[in-house]
Amino acid sequence: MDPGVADVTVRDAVTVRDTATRGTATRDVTLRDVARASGCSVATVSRVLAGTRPVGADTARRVRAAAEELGYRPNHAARALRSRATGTVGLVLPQITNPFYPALVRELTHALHAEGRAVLLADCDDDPVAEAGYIDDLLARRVDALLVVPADERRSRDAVAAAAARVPLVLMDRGCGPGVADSVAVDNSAGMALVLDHLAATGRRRVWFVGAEGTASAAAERRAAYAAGAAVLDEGAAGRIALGDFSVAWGRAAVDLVWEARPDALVCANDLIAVGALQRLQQLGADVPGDVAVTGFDDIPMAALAAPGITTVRQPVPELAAEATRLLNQRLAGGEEGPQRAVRLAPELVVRESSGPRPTAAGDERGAEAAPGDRRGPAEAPGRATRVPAPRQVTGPE
Amino acid sequence: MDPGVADVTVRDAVTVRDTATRGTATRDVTLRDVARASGCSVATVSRVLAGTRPVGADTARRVRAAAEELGYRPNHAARALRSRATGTVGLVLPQITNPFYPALVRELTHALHAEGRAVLLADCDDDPVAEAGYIDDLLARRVDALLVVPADERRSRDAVAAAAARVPLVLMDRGCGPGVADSVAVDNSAGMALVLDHLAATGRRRVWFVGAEGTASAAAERRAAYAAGAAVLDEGAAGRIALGDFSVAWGRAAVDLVWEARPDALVCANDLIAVGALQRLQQLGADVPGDVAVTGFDDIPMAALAAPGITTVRQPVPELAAEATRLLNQRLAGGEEGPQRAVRLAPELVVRESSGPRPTAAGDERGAEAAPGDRRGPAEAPGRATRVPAPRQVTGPE
DNA sequence: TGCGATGCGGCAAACGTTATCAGCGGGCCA
DNA sequence: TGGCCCGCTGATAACGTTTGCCGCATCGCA
Repeated sequence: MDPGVADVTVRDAVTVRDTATRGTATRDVTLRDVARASGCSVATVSRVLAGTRPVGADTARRVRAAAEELGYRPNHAARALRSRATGTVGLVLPQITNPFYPALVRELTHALHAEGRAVLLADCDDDPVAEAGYIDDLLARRVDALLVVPADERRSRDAVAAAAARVPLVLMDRGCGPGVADSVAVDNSAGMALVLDHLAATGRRRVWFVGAEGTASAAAERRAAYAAGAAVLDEGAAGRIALGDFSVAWGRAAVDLVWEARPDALVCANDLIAVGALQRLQQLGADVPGDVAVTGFDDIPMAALAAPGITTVRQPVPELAAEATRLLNQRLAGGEEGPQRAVRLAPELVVRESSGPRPTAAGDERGAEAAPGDRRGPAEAPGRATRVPAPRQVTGPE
Repeated sequence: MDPGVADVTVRDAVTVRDTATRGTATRDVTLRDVARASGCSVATVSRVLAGTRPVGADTARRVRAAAEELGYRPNHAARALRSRATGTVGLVLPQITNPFYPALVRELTHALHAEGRAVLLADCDDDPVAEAGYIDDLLARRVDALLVVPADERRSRDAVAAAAARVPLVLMDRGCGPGVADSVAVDNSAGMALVLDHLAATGRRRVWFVGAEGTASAAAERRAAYAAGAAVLDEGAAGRIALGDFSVAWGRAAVDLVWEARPDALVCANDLIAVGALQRLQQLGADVPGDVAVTGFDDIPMAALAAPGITTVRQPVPELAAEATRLLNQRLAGGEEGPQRAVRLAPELVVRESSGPRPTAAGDERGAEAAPGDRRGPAEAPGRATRVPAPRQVTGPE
């Protein structure tokens, strides 16, 4: 029909920088090329490929065939310029090397890619100033939306609020002051309650909390939840609190502070603290869980890999990611006027050896099943873990 | 001078979706606005802001002032469309949850952001098919270049090669068959040699290698380097090899396979294997390092945090990132015709407790200095680590 | 058979930059 | 003093899409 089809890919061949490696680069095919090949107009091609408006059945077929044959790939830059949407989401993290975030990044990127978006990543190294810079850059790059785990409860606030005024923005994991933007996080109180219930049920009575100072949501909420729930165990528990930061080093140090009080359980505000505490306890010759139970929070990979495996509160990472993207999509779909929403998801208690039963003087009954042969299994701790979900999702308006 | 300045930001105010949260959004300022405000043409403004061509001193000043005052931010989409360069780099990873990669991502993003680029991240979940899809998408988004850690030595090859034909591409960490693209990785042989030298110097003689099967570069090169270097220790060492995969589970299982042979050192092909081996050894009541030394490879955070800390080969992550960006920039600057380059960087041995001296029946002499007080320190293992660099960087043409 | 509605397709104008080309002064040299 | 060159600036045409608007058949209905 149209004799000009065959030469489309060759015509106008532009030698970009001639020479070797990249070969003789031809212009990449545009809508115009597809239009010419399929014998209709650019507008029609655009419509059938983007599906924006119904178009005749066999015209559509011709277009699709031509596009396929020429290997047409839409130019996102042009599309972004014209339609004012890049199909891109910015993800701003405080520290990708914090062992909790890789799993979150994984789930977020998968969820977003599944709906055709791409993810621009920024790691701001726990520096709110750098964070503000990255946010600015991402906005200049015209991201459609932002996902932010703020570096600092207070000092991130201005930049985040300013960004939230320009694009849909969802805070994750950490708060950033009230009324700034939609947010998604784990229900820290429910998680702490799961831990305390478990310890109560297994007969622990002299419990200490090893937490972190500061006003960041994880630190403050877990601390408060412990204080509120521990009184049930015994009178003094609510007051037995040692505060440092969220590090392994502090976990080690804390043991030296509280060990002479002979606790029978250490409730740590996150897994890193628990790892440190466990190490120091073992150095001191304590039997975990015989003498003392240790629990963490977050369920980072290391918690499962420690020996004994650490009982911890697992954050529902896939659900957090799904909820965050859901919120984003809702805002992007025009729900910009709705009230801000703070979603809290229920965590799950993962019971491992570090809080096992006290009397059954744990000998070597476990680990035997980790025989050579099951090399392919996931890197789980040898002992079997029991999972206890919290009551279902709590979503509250601000 | 120009009385029309003040109304620039207000004129043409377009209510994007009117209503609440986002406020009444005004058009964002363009070159035209700056031009009008500074009383010159768009072309001139573009020139002074992009610095593409010299422009009169005070014109430049006027333009910059106007841009500043109006809060002009260049539109990357338009720029990308016109200049055929997006200022973005695609980063394709096999598994962000692999504990070695977060540090790499961190360094890469910092290095790239420092030169004004943004990073599009894709995690392909160890699936070469998904990987090909992500690469395709990134190319359609017109990334200027790609950084790829291929998921599979063989099955990633076609997609990577095809991509390398379209944009500058640097392979990292893992190979992808010969002649595909520039690559940057650690010198696995040198690393293994460091380990073997160290073990020889500390009197270990009955050494076993716990490695991984397969043809991937890390597995094959470390295996080969062990076989080549172990003969120096004693006659049989080169043959004492157990192969599984790169997991904690295999590390545990391997101990059960080799323990009855009473080795005095286990050389593990990476840190995850070493963690598993260490756990199982401790379960069996073995003294590490008294009875047996354990070494790893990579220096993931967990290696420092294990108790005892694991002696390992540290990959020079910042240097790997710097080298990769250097290679990219070189290609982007037009060096597309040069021969492919395979850069190998020298690693460093980090000696921790797991390979400590044998005789000094390690009691509790360490750990005491981890007194409460130094809560702020980095999450390092309590014992002091010694670092031994390998001879300097080896870069070889393909 | 005439007329409005409807469905499909084309034309052309944006989107905000960069790059090419030409104009227009002023200085320098003859 | 006239011609040339050069340094600076302004118009303007792209870059590849999307989209509003209009025309043209076709179809149903009276």
